[in-house]
Parts: sequence; structure tokens; C-alpha cells
Amino acid sequence: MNKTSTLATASGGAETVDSDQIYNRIFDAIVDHNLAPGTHLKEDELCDIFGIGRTRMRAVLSRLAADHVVTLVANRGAFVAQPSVEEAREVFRARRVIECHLAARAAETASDTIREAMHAHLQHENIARAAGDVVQVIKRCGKYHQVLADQADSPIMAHFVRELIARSSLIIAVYEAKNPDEAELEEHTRLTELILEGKGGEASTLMDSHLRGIESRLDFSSKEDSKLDLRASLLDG
Amino acid sequence: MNKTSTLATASGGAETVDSDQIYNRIFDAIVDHNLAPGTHLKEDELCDIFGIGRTRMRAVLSRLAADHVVTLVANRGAFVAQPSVEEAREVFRARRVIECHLAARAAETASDTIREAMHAHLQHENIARAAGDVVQVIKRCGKYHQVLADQADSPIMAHFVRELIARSSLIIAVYEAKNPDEAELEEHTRLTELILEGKGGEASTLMDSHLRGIESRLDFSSKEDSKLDLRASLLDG
DNA sequence: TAAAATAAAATCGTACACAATATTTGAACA
DNA sequence: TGTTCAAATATTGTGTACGATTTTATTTTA
Repeated sequence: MNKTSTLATASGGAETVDSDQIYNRIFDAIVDHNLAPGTHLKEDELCDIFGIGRTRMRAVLSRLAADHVVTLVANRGAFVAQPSVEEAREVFRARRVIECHLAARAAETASDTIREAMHAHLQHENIARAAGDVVQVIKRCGKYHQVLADQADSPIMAHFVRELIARSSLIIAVYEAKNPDEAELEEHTRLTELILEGKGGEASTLMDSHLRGIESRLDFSSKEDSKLDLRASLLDG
Repeated sequence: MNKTSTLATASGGAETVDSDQIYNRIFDAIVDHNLAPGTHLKEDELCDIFGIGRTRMRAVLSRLAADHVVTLVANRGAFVAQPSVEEAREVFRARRVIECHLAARAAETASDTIREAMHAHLQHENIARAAGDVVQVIKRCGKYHQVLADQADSPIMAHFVRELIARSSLIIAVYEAKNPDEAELEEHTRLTELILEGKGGEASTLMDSHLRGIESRLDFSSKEDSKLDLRASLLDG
């Protein structure tokens, strides 16, 4: 929320480190599956990495906790969140309600701005797909929903969606989908068409089934919890 | 999120002050219109009041800022938020989307638990109304929506609603409604009936018009901004 | 007197020191 | 060898000091 870090006061050195940048770095690392769920985010370690004091790092971690991508445990510290099965279902339920609405709304106000933003993003998706870069494809697929939400001219709900997408990414990391599925890309393309054609009702319906599809491809069977998982495995094996 | 404050370590003294308590105190004070929008929440002052250090108070203020009921200004501090007109419209738009869904959902799963919770709350509303306690009536009316959201078995959306209701309270404080309107209470009663009768569609529709009613009773004409307001007043007078 | 420049006070931003708590290590013992 | 307890280590929780910035008060000057 502010610059700070006073290493070089005079001269144009600008040795400032923006807290927002650090926040985004960690947020992105979690969403992009570079930080696994359950990872202990030690304060000192992060402070060394980013070259700031504990006070500021703590503020960043609090913010991530408010986003529900990090869990704060008293006297133990911050951990990358591990969504429960119930939480996972809840997240997708909320996403269906909000994103279906936003899809319909985007269709109602379909403009050139939306057309450009959506097409630009779909190109990115296809490029990653063509290059066979699976990791990039997954990242882009998640981002499609954010791009769409941002176009619906409802900043508050777009903000909710941002959090829900991030949590979905964690959910996918924990309850790994069988495979990212090729259908996903096609559905994004089809959804974009419907929105640009102003077909709000159909767009909403497709968004609903699209999200249900992603949810249904998750594997809630084994894991449960890393502890329970361990216990179950030992009792079974 | 944790107890802390170590004044009395030994003995049963329990001189502990819970940060959550302080957070809730301030949150409630804002929602209940005991702290006017724009009020400067000075850290030292609050520290004296609650008997804690600045570190913890800052954490509390950050949390309130994440809820959008407090605005943090760099090098100036924390202020009770003053929602803009656009923000106000956005908040009510989001509320319609989410609360209409939750009303319908509550109707689908109408249970005895819901019946009890809703009736218990309506009684509170009517008691306050009968006593002619206008302030209490306003508070209770706001809380009705929270009670309803909590009954819909969708914790994430209920959490969103909590934030939106708090922001609505600030909106009402800034763009004061002509009057709290008697219709509000009747609509709550009618809405409760529809939900308990399992009429989800009708409940959703009523919720929509109910929220539109509240929004339409706001006065967006004069205020704009305290500064602009001041300037305008001085130029006009 | 009014505007501008300067000084003083108030307030926030950050780092750091020390306390409290949790975790690990290792030694003693059965 | 395995278990229990205690010391040592690591990590988080909080208050406080000091620097930076903003605001207010005062003085200077035209």
C-alpha cells in the first residue's frame, strides 16, 4: 500500500521495495503452484529473500491470509492454505453464482473493449497450447475467468472472483484434477462467442456447466487431509 | 486471531486483551453509526483506549481496511471509509446477486433451524419497533440480512454478505435515506414467510425489490464528497 | 493585511530487541 | 531399543525507539 524502505534517502538510487510487489510475488507463486499447499512461510526466510524487515513481511502475510490463500496459525506462523473438501465445494458454489451473473452481464454490455480483451487473452491461451506448455496452459485457463470478470464492470464482484480463483488454484493443487482437459479451452472459446453475441442467458448456462465440469474433474477421494491421508494409508496398507 | 498481551503472566489475573475483541468493537462501532464516515482513527489514541501497543492496533486496522470499512492513507493513517456513489451502487448490485441467491437457497433447504433463527430475529426487530427505539430498529434491520445469509449454508457467500452489509451501513450514513421506512420491516416478515414456505423464486424476487427499495431511498444528490461539499457550500452561500 | 517561508508538533512507517511459545535434540532410564 | 523428560534451538508475538512525512503554527516579507 506504500513504498517505504529507506536505504537510500538521497541520490536517485531508489533502493525502495514496494510491499505490493512482494505481496503479488507470493500471491502469484501460490496461484501458479510454485508454492505447494501446506508450505510453511517462515518470516525470517522471506525477509532475507525480499530484503525487508519482519514488520512489513507480517503485514503482507496478513493480507494474504485475508485473501484465504494463506492460513495464520497462532505461535506457528503462516502456511500456504490447504482447502478442505467442504471449502472446495463452497468455493465453486460461490463461483457459479457470481461468475454466471458476470458472464450474463458482460454479454449485456458487450463492447469493443470486451471483444479486444477476450480475444487477446484467448490468443495467449492458444499460443501456450500450441507450444505444448502445459504449465502455461493451466495458468492461462485460470486467468481467463479473471479477464472475463474484469470486463463485467462490477469491481466488487471481480474482486471476489479474484479471491475465489486463487482458492480454486489451491483446490486444484490439493485435489489434482485427472487432467486439465482439452474441453476447457474450447468452452472458453465458445463462452467468449456467446458473450460477444450478447447471448447472456446461454453464456450464463455455459459458465455454470463449465465450472461444474472443472469441479467434477477433481479427485476428492483419497487425500482428505495430509494427516488423515497418512493415517488412512497406513491402516489400509 | 489470538489472545496475547502478557501483562499478567502468572496468577489467574487474565489481564489479556483479545485482538479479535478490539476488531469487533471498532467494526460494530462503525456499522452501528457510532463512528462517522471520515473519522480519523489515530493509532496512539486507539492504543490508549484499548491498552495495547501500536503493532497490534495496526494489525487490527489493516484487517478493517481489508473489509473496506476503513481506508488506509499513506503517511496519514486510517479513516472510517466514505463510500463513493459508484461504490454504493456496486455494493447494492453485488448484494442483489448474492442475497437473492441465498434467499432462494434458504427457501430450498427450509428447516426448523432456519425457522427458529428467523423468527427469533424478527421478534427482536418488532420489540425494538414497539419500543420506538429507532436506532435499534435500524441496527436490527441490517442484521436481518446477516441472519438470513448465515442460514443459507454457504459460509463463503455469507462472509461476502457480512462485508457488503457493513459497507451498506456506511453508505446509509453518508447518503442518509429519507427515512428507514416502515415497509422494510413488513418486507422482512413477508420474505421470511416465503422462505419458510419454500417459495424460493418469490423470495428471490422480493429480496431483489427489497434491496432496490433501500437503494432508491438513498439521497445521492448533494454530498459527493466532504471537500467538494464544503467548496460547493461556500461558493453557493 | 495577506502570502510565503520557516519552524514546530503530530502522526505514521519501519526496524529491532526481548518475551512467549513451539519444536527439536539428546541424555537418562527402564 | 524405545520412551520420557529436560535443555537447547528455532520461530513467532509485541512493545518501543527512531526516522520520515504530513500538518499546523509562527514568523517574515512585500
